Order: sequence, then structure tokens, then C-alpha cells
Amino acid sequence: MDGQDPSYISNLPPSHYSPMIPPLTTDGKYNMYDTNVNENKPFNDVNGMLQQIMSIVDQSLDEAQARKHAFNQSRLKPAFFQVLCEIKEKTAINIRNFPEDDPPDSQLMRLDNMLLAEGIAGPERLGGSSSSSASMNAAASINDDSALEHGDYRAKLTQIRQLYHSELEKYEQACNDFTSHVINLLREQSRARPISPREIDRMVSIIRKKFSTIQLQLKQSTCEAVMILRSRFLDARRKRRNFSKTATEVLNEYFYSHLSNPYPSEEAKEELARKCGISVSQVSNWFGNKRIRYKKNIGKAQEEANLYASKLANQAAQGGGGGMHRDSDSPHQAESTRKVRSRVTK
DNA sequence: GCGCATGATTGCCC
DNA sequence: GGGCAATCATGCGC
Repeated sequence: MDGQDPSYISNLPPSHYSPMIPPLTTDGKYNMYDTNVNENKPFNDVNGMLQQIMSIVDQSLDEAQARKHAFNQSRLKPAFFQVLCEIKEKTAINIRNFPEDDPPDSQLMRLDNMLLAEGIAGPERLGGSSSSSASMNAAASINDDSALEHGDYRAKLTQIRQLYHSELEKYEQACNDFTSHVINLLREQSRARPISPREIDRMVSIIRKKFSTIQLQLKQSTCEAVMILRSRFLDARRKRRNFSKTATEVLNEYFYSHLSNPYPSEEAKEELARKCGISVSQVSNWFGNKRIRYKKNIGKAQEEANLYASKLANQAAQGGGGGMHRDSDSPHQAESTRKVRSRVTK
């Protein structure tokens, strides 16, 4: 197979392309004296026909329509059509020259994946990005300012999503309109010149490819907008906010009640994060800072340790407790402190 | 405005 | 990858 469109072969009857061909006479020739044909029309000789076709663009719409109708009725049209088929075959202006389908665009796939991950493409979900919403929720719950920032972020993300979908819809509509317009045009033209259905399909795929390039640009700029929004949000988060008093108390209670080993497990960090309304990494930061600053200022830390120790003792006496497991209750506090001190001064 | 407190970041080590 | 240490940047009380 040489890739040639099987429906486009020069020895096929012209009727293969056009249903508007006049009927054949008994001897196999076209009826040149069809009663429907106006004998006064200039399409009755080849030269006149060519001149009329060449000048059709200079005519008004009505005149051109009338001329087209006259051409379609002409006795010479089948022969003319046959000639065009042969010319087309000889000059190889046919399907074999079309390139094969391109492989899926990796850039497009990347953009699609990103838009999906950010919650821009795909089904709408509350809270926007799944990847970032968890940390944002944690950060946002700590105070009203960041809650506002988070709400603002989500609102802007929703705005981007809506804009993206409305633009996408517009492009798809325009693509469909343009495609059907071209299909109609080619079908209309196929009455006068050889255009196979496969060639029309090819043209449709070319148009769709052009429109997908526009969509690619839309996806690209949407991704950029999301990235900018995200970096702005993260910048805003970088502005330090002190933890709430309760959060600091919860963290300190854990720290001083685990002085012998102030290294919360991943589970403990998660529980502390949940209790304090902060993220796990913020808990890690806090403990990192606390350990270092405790070591650096052991005197002041000792006072604080005693404070929390007596607090915990009171809680224990009342049958309460912090709710989290402690490895050192108040009677052992001094011992724990000593352990840490020895660890510090090693 | 200044100084301290404190959360976050960075670079290094294990 | 977690922890440490230094540092940055901001909050906050005075």
C-alpha cells in the first residue's frame, strides 16, 4: 500500500465524488442535451466555462450562487470533473502527502497533569489543590489573618479555574463552528472538484491541531497564573506569625514532660500538630528551635521547666493530665533536666 | 526605634 | 531524612 486514498482513483467514475452528475445516455456518454440545461448559458463550451469559473470570485454572492447552480447543471460538468480528477491524480495532490499523526505531546501531557493536580482541570473539588490544602488548612487555622489569606487563595484559584473553563469552552465552540463551516464548504466544493471524505477528515484534523495549539497556550498561561498565585501565597506564609498561647503551652508541656528525650515520634508530632492547629513541619521546627535554645539558656529554661513541672503535677493531682503520654512526670522532672544537661555538656 | 523572642530557612553532619 | 547550629526575618513589648 502506498498510502494512496483508495477512494481517489482516476478511473473511478466522477459520480464517486459528486451526486450531482447528469445521467448517462444509453451509449455511456453524458447527456449533452439535458432538457434542464439552458442552451443560452456560457457553460456550454469549455472556454466559456473556464472563464466563468475564473471570474466567479468577482461576482456578487447572488450572481455567484446563480453561476454555481448553472455550472452544476451544465452538460460539460462531468467531463470537467473527470479532468480535475485526472489532474489531481497526476500531480499527486492527494492523501499520500499528508504527514502521519503526531505522537502525544509531552508538554501538553505535563500541563494537563499539573492542571489536574492543582484542581484547575478535572472535577471541581472544594479547597482547591489537594497537594497544598492540607498544609494550608493547618497554617490557616492558627489565626484569622492566615485564614483570610487561605480563603483568598482558594477564591483566586476558583477564579482561575472558572476563567480557564470558560475560555476552553469558547475555544471548543469556535473550533466546532469553524470545523463544521469548513466541512460544509468542502462538501459544497466537492460537487465541483474532487475532494474525498478522507481528505475532509484530514482537513478537520489539521484544524483541530491548530486549535489545540491555542489550547496549549491557554493551559500554559493558566499554569503560570497558578504558579504565581502559589508563590505569592507561600511568600505570605513566610511572614512569621507567633503561635497561639495555647499552642505554645501544649508544645512546652510536651517538651518539658519528655525532657529526657525531647524527640517526638512522627505520630506524636501529628497529634501535637492537630492539637495546636499547625503543620507537622512547624512542630518539627518548634522542637528543633526549642532543643537548641533550651541548651543555650539552661538557667532560664530550668525555671520554665519547673513551671511546667508544677503545672503537670497539679493536673495529675486533679486526675486530669495533658492527654498525651509522658515519659517523665513531675517527681522525675529534676532528674530529666539533669539528663538533658549532661547531654548538652557532653 | 530598640532589643529580645520566636518561627522559618539554610547548610552541614551523621 | 532527621537533627543541629547559625542565621534571617518578623512580632512584640517597652
